[in-house]
Amino acid sequence: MDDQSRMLQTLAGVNLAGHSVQGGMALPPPPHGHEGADGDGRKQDIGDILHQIMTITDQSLDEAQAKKHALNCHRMKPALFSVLCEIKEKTGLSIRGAQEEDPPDPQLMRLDNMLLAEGVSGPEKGGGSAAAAAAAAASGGSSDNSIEHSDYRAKLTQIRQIYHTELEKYEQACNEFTTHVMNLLREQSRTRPISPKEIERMVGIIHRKFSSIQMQLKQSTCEAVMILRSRFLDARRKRRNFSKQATEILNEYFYSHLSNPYPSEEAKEELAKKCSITVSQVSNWFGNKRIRYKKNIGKFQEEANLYAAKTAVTAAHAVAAAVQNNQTNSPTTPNSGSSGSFNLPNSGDMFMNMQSLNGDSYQGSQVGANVQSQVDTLRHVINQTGGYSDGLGANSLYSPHNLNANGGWQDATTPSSVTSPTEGPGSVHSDTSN
DNA sequence: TGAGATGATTCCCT
DNA sequence: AGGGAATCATCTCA
Repeated sequence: MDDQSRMLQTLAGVNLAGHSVQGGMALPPPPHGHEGADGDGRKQDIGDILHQIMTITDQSLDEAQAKKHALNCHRMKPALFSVLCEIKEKTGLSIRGAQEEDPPDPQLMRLDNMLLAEGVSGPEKGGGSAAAAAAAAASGGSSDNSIEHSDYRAKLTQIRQIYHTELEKYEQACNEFTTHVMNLLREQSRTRPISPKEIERMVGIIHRKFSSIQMQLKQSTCEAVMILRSRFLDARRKRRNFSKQATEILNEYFYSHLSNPYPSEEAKEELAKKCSITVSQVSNWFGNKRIRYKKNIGKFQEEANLYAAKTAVTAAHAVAAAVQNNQTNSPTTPNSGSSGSFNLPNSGDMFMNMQSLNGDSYQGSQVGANVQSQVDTLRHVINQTGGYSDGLGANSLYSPHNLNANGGWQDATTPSSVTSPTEGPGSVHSDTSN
């Protein structure tokens, strides 16, 4: 206290007596050469005031209050406060001043951007996010996946809610505390040299402190979203084998379109619907199947035969039904008698070729065309092998004749496919390429 | 438990 | 953009 009072007295003496104080000084500078007694008197006056200020805490409350009031009303008070504020500004606060103009924190910006992108901050995006959408697309529309998806959305919404609640709390607390401190400082500015600038600076400090807390909140929110997201995206890799039925449907299509196992978008959609999987899963499946078939045709031969037989059986039923139908409805059938000697290597290819000729889509014409082609196939199979256990016959059905010399499949629109229905008996494609 | 099967992903090419 | 090829990760089964 003594030191402080001495310092203040010295400072006050220098500034006030030395006329170096700028702005708001009520005291006119004394004329040159007349500093002597008058100047000393003023110094003494100010010294007294400062002394009174410094010793005010040693006095009783009433006494202090009275003294405070007296000081507040003192004619020198505004000038003195102004000087003290300026001194304060020039000394202690200059250090803080350097930190004032903080550039926007890049980490905070990153966090903000991420939270915005994830749909945690910013406008509500229906609880979803880019991750959810991407994962939803990747994982397909099966019930399990939609459960996972909704689970993800629910968790993200939860995170979002917590984040906003906490953020609101922080903002409220920040505002309350700022107001409190401002009031306090304003109040104290009556008795302490506190300039509005200093109050402003204090508010800035408070805001920075709170924003650092906010940053922690943002960081932990980001972490939570990342964990959620990684868990969800990891789930994409978790694969489940397709159902036996789905695999059969896909295989049937594959082997019945062996010359061109490239289902159109429509066909993919249809297959996806039938198999309860996504179109992209159908694409994946065909991609994998083509490559694996090509890599090891021998291995798939048995499977091909199996599906040939299966297709034939299916066709047999269809034929039976069709024949029954034709007998009752129409005495003549366009194709019933024309293909007795038809040697079809691949019933589905037949269908495909018809499809190509007709330009029909898979959905629209497949059933009808397939039944028709199966009639011929079945006849051929039965005529040639007398049963399905005959390996030779089966092989003739699904010989890997459709791979060209480059190891690629022939184009569906190439003449070889188109002309195959008109090929004569024994037109089983050669397998020279393999 | 290991090998093979299989769905998914990634990179590259056309 | 779609497909081929390589590869990864997981599932299935003996």
